[in-house]
Amino acid sequence: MSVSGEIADVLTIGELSGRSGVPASALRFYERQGLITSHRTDGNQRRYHRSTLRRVAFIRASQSVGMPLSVIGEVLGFLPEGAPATRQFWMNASVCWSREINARIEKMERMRDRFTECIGCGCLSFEQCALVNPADTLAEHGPGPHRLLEP
Amino acid sequence: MSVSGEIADVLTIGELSGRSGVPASALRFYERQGLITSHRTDGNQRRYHRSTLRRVAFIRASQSVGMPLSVIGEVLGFLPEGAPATRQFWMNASVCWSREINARIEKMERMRDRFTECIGCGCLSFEQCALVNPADTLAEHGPGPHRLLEP
DNA sequence: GCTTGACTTAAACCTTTGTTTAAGCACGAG
DNA sequence: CTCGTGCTTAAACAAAGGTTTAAGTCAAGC
Repeated sequence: MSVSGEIADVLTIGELSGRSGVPASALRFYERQGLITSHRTDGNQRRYHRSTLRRVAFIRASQSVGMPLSVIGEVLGFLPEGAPATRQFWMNASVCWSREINARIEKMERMRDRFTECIGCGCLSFEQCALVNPADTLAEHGPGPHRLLEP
Repeated sequence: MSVSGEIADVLTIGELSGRSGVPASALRFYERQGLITSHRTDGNQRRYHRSTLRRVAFIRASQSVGMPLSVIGEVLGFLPEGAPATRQFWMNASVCWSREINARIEKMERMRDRFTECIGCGCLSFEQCALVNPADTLAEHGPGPHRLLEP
């Protein structure tokens, strides 16, 4: 293990965990899922490149805005294996995530309004309303609003 | 089974499923979770009161705006067992859900902005940013913004 | 009264995102 | 070289929200 305080450019899983704040068990899990990579020492221990720290931060930040790991993995798949990401890559990712988030916010706003409307209108008719578009849930990650946007 | 087209005020699970669009397996699951109730025939089959249709619609509508079943169950717990809900009940529920949804929308907006900012500022510093408030995820259902709202 | 379709149950299984556990090597300080 | 801490694996467990399956029962039309 490196001397305390030293900045290594190769990290053990413990160091990566300590610096990222992500449990080692989660890091191994991410690796099994192909979200991060490592090489091994002669003794079969993982060693991470320093750039993995940024990847892990990206993963956690993305999760915090609700992205599933599968989607995060797809985006990270555009990164070359060993190379550090370009600024352009992060910009693209940011724009991509913003669009996703905005879509989900709009969907929630529509839901909230429809919900309020159906209950407030006096007919209490949300049996119908709620079932107009049963597939339109937050779990769905389609490209757009489908039927819900139509008048 | 009742004659096709007839409107029964007691429903079999198949009828409830057909009219609500919710699979019978899910209805049994909701019943195990205490979200809906039924009485039984001599032959041990479920019979649902017609008002259950509205409860089920409420459950699905609430799920579609991201409410977990546990929270839906708490709200439905305020309904008396056999009685149909009052208009006031649905109004209260609607207001309650709106507040929840608004809180989640605000959280997502903050996340989106922070994400964009951290990547756009040139320092690519979101290792730090993402970890300022690790507990602040979408999964969290706490009352407020905690550290994130502070300047 | 028989057949068929709807219903019953418990238990296993599924996805996602990990954590925990057990048993066993690796590595570095002294 | 030994000691203790850190690392390795597979496999089991967790929670949410159900679905599927197997084996059996009920209800209703002819």
